[in-house]
Amino acid sequence: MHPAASSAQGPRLPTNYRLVHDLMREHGQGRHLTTADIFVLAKQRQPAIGFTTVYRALDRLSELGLVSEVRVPNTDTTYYETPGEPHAHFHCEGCGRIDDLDYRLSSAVVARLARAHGIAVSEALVTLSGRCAACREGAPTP
Amino acid sequence: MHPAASSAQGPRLPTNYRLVHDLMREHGQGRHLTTADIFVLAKQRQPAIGFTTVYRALDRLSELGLVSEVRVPNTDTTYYETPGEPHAHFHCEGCGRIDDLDYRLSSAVVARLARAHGIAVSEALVTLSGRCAACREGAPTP
DNA sequence: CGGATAGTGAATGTGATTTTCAGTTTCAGG
DNA sequence: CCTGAAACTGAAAATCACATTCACTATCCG
Repeated sequence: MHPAASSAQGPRLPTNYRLVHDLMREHGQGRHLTTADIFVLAKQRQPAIGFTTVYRALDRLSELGLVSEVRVPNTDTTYYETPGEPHAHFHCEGCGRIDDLDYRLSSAVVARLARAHGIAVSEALVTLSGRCAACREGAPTP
Repeated sequence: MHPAASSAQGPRLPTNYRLVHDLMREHGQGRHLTTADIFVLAKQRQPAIGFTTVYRALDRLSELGLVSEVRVPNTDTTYYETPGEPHAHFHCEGCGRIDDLDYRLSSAVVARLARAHGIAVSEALVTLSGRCAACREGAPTP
């Protein structure tokens, strides 16, 4: 077995990057984590690790497709999730949580738009905003 | 004629806010302007105006629905456009330009998702990324 | 072994907002 | 005309999350 095959089959990754990857696999399943969240988790296992390293690890893992970045309009935060089927996101304006929605733009629609506007599309992003079930009656936006 | 009816029918707006509104109506038709862009334009007509005032004007105008904010994933910039039919946006990764696309999520789809997840949806956002016609062959991303 | 390359953490820089502060203006009443 | 309250202003400072720099250290390959 190859030396760096602990968490996946990828090329050998620095130990710290591997740690971040493992954390994402453990905590990032249905959840969406911020860089700060992940840094806190990493610090618990590897107190010497610096924010910069976590930041760079996420950068690398994104390039390798081992984690996905999630940008939500109206927030200046980048979230990370484990990659999976393409899907839309929901952002609750009440509590700020991000949820996955089972929807994706049909490739036919994307193809039509690409053709009509002469563009090459590399990514299609769908985000709904509103209030989650809990926030609909519970706490109104302050 | 009423005192503050220069650009629209809205409630009387401070003169500076009205200026920003006028500028948006003049330059924000097909275009997407940043706060900085608008500040420059405003400064040309009203050299004494401060960035803060333009910022607050856009804030107010957004609340009133007289301009629309456009948040594009992977940029930390907020763009503004004149409100109109709901549409999707395209962000060119080469030159950074933002274009309008004639597409919107069908209300049936939104309703289905809202029902399925128990959420109240206030906004649905579609953004495609890729390269515009010019950037497809011209200048590759540096 | 020995230089080249990659990986680190702390500290610093960045860029776009967002807030604070100390006046100014505007305005509905007197 | 006066006035005090509420709304506006602009400059400057505070945020905030993301990026980059710097000075090392750990690894790797030949």
